[in-house]
Amino acid sequence: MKCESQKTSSPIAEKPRKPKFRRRAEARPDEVLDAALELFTKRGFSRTTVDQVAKRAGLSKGSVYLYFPSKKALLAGLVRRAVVPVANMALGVIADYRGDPRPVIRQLVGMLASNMNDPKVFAVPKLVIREAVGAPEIAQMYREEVLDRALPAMTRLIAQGVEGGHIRKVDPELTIRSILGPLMMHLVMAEVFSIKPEGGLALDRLADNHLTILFAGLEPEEARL
Amino acid sequence: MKCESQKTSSPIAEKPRKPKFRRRAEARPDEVLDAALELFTKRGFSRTTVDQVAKRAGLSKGSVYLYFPSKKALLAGLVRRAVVPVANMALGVIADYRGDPRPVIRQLVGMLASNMNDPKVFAVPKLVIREAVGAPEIAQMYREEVLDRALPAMTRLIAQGVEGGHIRKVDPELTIRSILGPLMMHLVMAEVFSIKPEGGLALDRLADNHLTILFAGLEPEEARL
DNA sequence: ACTAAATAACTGACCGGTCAGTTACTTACA
DNA sequence: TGTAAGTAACTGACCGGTCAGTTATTTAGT
Repeated sequence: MKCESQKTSSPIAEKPRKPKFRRRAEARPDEVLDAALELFTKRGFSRTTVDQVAKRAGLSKGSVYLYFPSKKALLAGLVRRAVVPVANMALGVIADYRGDPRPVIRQLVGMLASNMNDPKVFAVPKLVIREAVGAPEIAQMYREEVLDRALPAMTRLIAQGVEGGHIRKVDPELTIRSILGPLMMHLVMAEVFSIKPEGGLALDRLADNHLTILFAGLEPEEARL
Repeated sequence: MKCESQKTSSPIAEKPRKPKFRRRAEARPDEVLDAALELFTKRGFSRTTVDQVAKRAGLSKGSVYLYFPSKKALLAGLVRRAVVPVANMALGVIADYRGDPRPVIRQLVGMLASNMNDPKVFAVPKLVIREAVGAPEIAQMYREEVLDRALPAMTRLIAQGVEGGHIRKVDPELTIRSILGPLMMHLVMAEVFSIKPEGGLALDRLADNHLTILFAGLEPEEARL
């Protein structure tokens, strides 16, 4: 690995008083990643050539290898760049909340749903799922940096809700699938099969419908006891 | 397209009185597809060579082209072979059922969950999702032959349940995501990221947990009125 | 002997990665 | 201010390898 993207340039001089002579790079890795994201998303990883990425980023193939040691490193860089904010978002919302988890879940689902409208944001997870077989190390990175942080937090949130008697006695780990699965399926249907509800993506309606069922389903069953 | 696979060979003689043993064709297309399924599943479409498929099926690359006009035709043949039974299964269960949809949903989810244990069955949908970008015509075939038949039937099932007052007033089309999404997410997490609940895939526990929440969530809200 | 089945060798295009060379900028010095 | 020296940034032709698809030939069943 050589660089991967690091925005550490300030116009003001630093301490070593030998700024040498920076040329006009620095923004380049990010530009390359932008181009790669666009092409990988549109045509898939293996059907995109490094040359195409270079052209789109406005430089030559050789220069791409100045910044990234391999084609796969492009994918890795892409994931890494998108990964931190997403994971942090989820964790920030959940934090160490205590009480009825439903407001937090509503917020989380709402955030995800609204993000799904922005292709830039969700292109990376889609890419990861699609290319995980050919590049297992990418899947693992994604897992380590996103899932292994976000899922335990969600599990805790739900478990805590169950213990506090705020929601039905469900399996916290499995219930995560019930919370996020419908969103994922919606995404897959729309992206892979172009199956959308009548009026566009309708993500707000989806979130509404889903949360209505989910929250009613999570209602504790005290009436039965 | 030349053949695509057709299992019309029975050990008992047919009408043309030719029980002799054909050199060794007839079963070949299916053997090739079996090999292709295995390799495509394990290594992805583009990273699998036709030669590898041929070797695994016990013949030469040239022979593969005797049965299939192109590499993509292998994928198409795979989809077509798996598609009819799946779609029929779903439609058979739903039929033109009237009444509370929940028993039917339970049966459907149960069938899907139990099928997910068999890699042979779910390898094809997984493949389709993964390769849909590089081979849109495959995705479309899958859509036309499976989804466009199964989804409307499910929509009808739910709509009918709403009208009959058996379940809450939900959006039938969107509720499909709430029914099947958790299963899909479970599959993706397990297959792509190797994230499984403690004790294996736990598909029955997943189905249980999911249906508990779902059915409670679908309960009509007469108490509120 | 005839023919369908099967093959192995071949071809041509493609692509990831390399590297010798060029360009454009910075600095040093007059 | 001008210019020579120095170098990071960049280029694009090229190499080695791979692979989908073709074809000339061999093999085996009748």
